[in-house]
Amino acid sequence: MRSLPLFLDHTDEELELVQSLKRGVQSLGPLETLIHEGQTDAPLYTLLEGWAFRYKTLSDGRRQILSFLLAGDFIGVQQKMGDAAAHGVDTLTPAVFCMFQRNALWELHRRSPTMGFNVTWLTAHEESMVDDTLLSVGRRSAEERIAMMLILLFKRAAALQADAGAGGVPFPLTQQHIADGLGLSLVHTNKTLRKLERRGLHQISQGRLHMRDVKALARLADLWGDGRPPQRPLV
Amino acid sequence: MRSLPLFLDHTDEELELVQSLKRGVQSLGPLETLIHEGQTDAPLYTLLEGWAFRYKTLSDGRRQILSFLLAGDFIGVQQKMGDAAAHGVDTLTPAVFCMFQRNALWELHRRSPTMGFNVTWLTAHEESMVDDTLLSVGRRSAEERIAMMLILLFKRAAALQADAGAGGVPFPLTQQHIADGLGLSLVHTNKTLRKLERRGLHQISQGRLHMRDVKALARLADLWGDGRPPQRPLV
DNA sequence: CGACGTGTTGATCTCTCTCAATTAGAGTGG
DNA sequence: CCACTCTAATTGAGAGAGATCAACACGTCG
Repeated sequence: MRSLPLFLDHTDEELELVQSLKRGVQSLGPLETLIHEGQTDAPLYTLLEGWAFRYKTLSDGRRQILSFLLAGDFIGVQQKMGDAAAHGVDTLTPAVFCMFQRNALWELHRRSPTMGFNVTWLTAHEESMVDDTLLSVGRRSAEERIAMMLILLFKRAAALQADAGAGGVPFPLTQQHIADGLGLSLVHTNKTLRKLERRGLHQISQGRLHMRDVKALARLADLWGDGRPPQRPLV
Repeated sequence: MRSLPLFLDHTDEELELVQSLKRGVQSLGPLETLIHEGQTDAPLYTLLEGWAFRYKTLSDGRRQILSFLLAGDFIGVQQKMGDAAAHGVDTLTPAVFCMFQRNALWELHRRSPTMGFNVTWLTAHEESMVDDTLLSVGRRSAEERIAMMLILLFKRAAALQADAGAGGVPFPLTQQHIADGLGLSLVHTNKTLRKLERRGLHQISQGRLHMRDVKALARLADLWGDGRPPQRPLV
């Protein structure tokens, strides 16, 4: 049941602790909402299965997707106890969430520093993903942003499936989701996506993403593998 | 010495624990860099005094400021132990940092779950600030972004000074910093800033920010105090 | 006094948005 | 099996917010 990062490498005792804090499981269909923006008292969750995303909206409806959630991700650490949720969470696919009681976070820290540590690390990691998106949205062109997102989502999705190879990975986002995740308009997202596809960089069909030329995409995105980051401008 | 959020409300024992993990103090002048982008093995810090900011850059020099750091903020939780820093940190003003050994985070969790919990909470809070910026950069117009940033930075700066009232708050950012924090060009930032200033919404002079019409700025930013978030679009 | 960094402003330029239509599939009901 | 509907994907055209290019003003500093 637990091959999820958060629960990896833990003693039976620790797993039991988690079990004891668990308050239930919640299953949702695709395109449903788990947490409403501004909802108060939202519990803590872990995504066990499926895809979802966190988002914020402005009063006139403009929406920004903050991050996509895949199995193993944590949800709701942000909101201070008893505070309003700072963001909404919707599903993309049918999804299963593990629900925890409100004070689970504290109990976890108190009773297992190891897992507590893991949670802060996981939270920090979540932030660094938002950092990446912010760099894209703030400074990359539409083409670059899309290349970046494709690479990142592909990596995450591929890491979750045993059969990592041909056939691509599941890709349940609509173009509207991509647009909202990258701060682009739907139309421009479509045009840019088509352009990259026609250039043979990738392909999306039947809910699956195929990478045709990762190198080219990475170059486009100004993404430097795991090596050293960029040199300073030569100017 | 410690009125900082992280160290607030803790027992002497806990403060002593922190002291024992402390590895020294580092003072920097304005516009210096504490952590280089991609630097490995960067320690953990806490900002004791002054202003700084986290940023990422692309290989051609485009820079995105991820967040501004004020006294009390944590630095470096993101990078996995032994990993390269995911972002750089530069100072804006002279600044004093408290440096911790690499494993301090773990020790803190192990020896004081309370403080461990606080750290995860602080980290989560940091993320929610990045979330806010992402919403701005992705979906707000230039005017709206600037209004938003002014309000947010004003609040944070005001919270740190006893004399919260007239005279405004310190504001050590150049327009280039504002631009890089909002994903705008320097020129457009300047023009927008002037427009708002001429409209009497705020004023920046001699390194200080004065809010002339917070209501109008908040309306512009589509910021809903602490009340309920936006209604869905009326369509 | 010249060099620099920061702030201003005007004049283009262009990427991306908005508006409009059309196509393609999936699901429904007759 | 076929109209009918709805959502997602596409494409073209025109509009515009914001980027880029160029100058210039000001204050600080060696």
